[in-house]
Amino acid sequence: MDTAKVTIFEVAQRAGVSIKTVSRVINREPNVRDATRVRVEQAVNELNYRPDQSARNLASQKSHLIGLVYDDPAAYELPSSGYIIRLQEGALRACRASMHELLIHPCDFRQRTVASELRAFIRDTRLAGVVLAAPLSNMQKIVRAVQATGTPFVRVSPGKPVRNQPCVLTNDREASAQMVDHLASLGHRRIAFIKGDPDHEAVRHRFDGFVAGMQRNGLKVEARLVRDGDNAFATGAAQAQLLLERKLRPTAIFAANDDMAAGILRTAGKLGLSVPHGLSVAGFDDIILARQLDPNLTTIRQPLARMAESAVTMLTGNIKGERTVLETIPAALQIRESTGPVSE
Amino acid sequence: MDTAKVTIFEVAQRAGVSIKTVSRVINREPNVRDATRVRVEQAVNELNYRPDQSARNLASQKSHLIGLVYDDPAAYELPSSGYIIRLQEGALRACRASMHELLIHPCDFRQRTVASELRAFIRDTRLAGVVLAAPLSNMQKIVRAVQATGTPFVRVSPGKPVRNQPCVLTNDREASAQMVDHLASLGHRRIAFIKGDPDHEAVRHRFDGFVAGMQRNGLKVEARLVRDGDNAFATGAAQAQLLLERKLRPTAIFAANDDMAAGILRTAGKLGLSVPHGLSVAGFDDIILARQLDPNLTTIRQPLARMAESAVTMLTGNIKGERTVLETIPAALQIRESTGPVSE
DNA sequence: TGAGCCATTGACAGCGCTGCCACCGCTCCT
DNA sequence: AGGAGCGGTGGCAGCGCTGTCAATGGCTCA
Repeated sequence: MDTAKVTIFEVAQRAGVSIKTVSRVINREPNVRDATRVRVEQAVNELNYRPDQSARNLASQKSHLIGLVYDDPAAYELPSSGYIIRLQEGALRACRASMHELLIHPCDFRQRTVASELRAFIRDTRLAGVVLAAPLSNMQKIVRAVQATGTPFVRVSPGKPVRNQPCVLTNDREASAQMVDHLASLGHRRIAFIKGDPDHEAVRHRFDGFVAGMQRNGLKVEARLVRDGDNAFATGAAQAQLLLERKLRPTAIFAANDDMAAGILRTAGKLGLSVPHGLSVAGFDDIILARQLDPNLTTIRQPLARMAESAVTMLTGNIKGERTVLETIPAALQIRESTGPVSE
Repeated sequence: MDTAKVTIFEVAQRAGVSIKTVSRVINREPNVRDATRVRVEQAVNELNYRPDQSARNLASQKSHLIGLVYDDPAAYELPSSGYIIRLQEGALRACRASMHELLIHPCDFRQRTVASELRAFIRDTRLAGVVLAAPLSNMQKIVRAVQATGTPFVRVSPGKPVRNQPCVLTNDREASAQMVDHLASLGHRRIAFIKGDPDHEAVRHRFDGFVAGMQRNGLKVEARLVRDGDNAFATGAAQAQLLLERKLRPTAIFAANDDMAAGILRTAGKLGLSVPHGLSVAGFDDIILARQLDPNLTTIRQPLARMAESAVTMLTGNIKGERTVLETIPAALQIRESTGPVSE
């Protein structure tokens, strides 16, 4: 259809105004008479004009790019693809709304050079903002690296929010406690817990929530029924094995994430234990897999997409002057098939 | 550390050359004396100079951005996150190698406006190249839209390669036939097949491969044992139900993708059929889930990451003048637990 | 020795936009 | 009446780079 690139100059000519005025209309700046605005908009449409991003980036010294920085699963074979996809989904949604583009940037925090590599990435691309996803969002060296660039950033699920540092959270702790309520209401008393990746602060809150839930239900946390984990499927399977070999088995196991819960299911299957009749299993995250497992996994839906969306919105909003510094988006219990009444 | 932005001008001064020469060194252009090059490089390092992408984009009329365009799973709840993550992984790897950035762009082809929306995206961002993933890569309206922008693009897994249109493929057909070989070698004769999404050309080849495999193993394809599908978990479950309700059950079911195979496993579980003793199940794709299912799924590993990597490399390579037009990356059989000898 | 070539380098004009400031014509004061 | 203030607009100098072309100097070849 249109071959030659139409520039702001042609639009200005056609609308009979200066290029500066066209620029004002494009950027929704105030102080343009309605009639003028309309005329310019019409010219824009007729010529099918699209501003050249490179040019505005150069002139305004900022890009329309948002960076989504997350821990790189490919680097160490942790298959948390669902987590990432949902983050991306939300971030993309917000980007579309604010006319930004999303640059994804997985990075391996185990590497020596992450910090400088990250800084280089942000500098080179002149990002308009950075969304820092957990667990990177609570690692000092990463946060500092981002901070050093001076680029606005929002942390998603940081362990502890820092004053005046924008972030979006979910109520991991309370949601975990609610899961215990649910289990307790089904009659469970010997409830085991498999902890998550210790690097991931928010995941630690899940354990705190578990403890709180046990307490408020008058149950005691048995040290032997609390196991370390690292968020991996295999670990869930292995710890479940140990837990279920005990003479006095737990009647329910609550894992700090779904991948490990899936591992528990796997072990239960191998041991011939039916779920939920012989054992109740609960997870956290509500990854896609949760509904594909047999039985469907009772879990807690972390609103990842909405969190990422909020993060990007805060970024693009903050840039325009508004200032939301902290936002909490609640997680919701998803009761499905893997939990049921005790039957001993 | 460094506050003020250092520009090509400072580098030139320090190296005692003109900015043009610095530009030459940065862009690895020929005709720069070694001694000069070294001097410039030294200045670059000392000043920690990084060229401003916006400026070079504007001046050179192209960006350093690669777009990865794929079907949007969020738009219609198809949880093929593993597929996308692996594409991204490969694309990112190649981008890093060639100093490009990756812009992800899921799009919903069901929408009326996809084509124009896609064109707008490519124009606005002035992409250096586009990677078009299946199933979008074999939809006329999408391909044409991309083509219309004049931006270089590579199709991943297009149904049929088109002359002079760069693409990267895998041998779906032969790999499927090999799966039949495997099944036949285990003694299976009544093998059912659940077809994939008909929009996805490459997935159709899997069926062709199934037929070819049956023939070369002297088995006949029973029409009633060939079912339509759409790549979704639920469909796999439903079709398996129908298949397994028959008086003369198939002893093996081969699904055109892993999600459906997972559905089959689910149904088998519900029916109390043990896999692989009562039924062998095979999938295609080797998504992450494949190793988390119980039993582990026998499947075919599509080299998605390598395909995407190749695609980006072709793009960045082509731009520099080389010209690979078609590349085939082989898929590999992954024999695991869900297939076993017949036992009737 | 002179013409012709090539490798190497620099000068300079943009690329298409935004930021800053000047300017114009009003209205609203005092 | 004269000035201040303000909504609305345009002029123009860059933003930091690359493309084009010209200039330089050394070399080859007849």
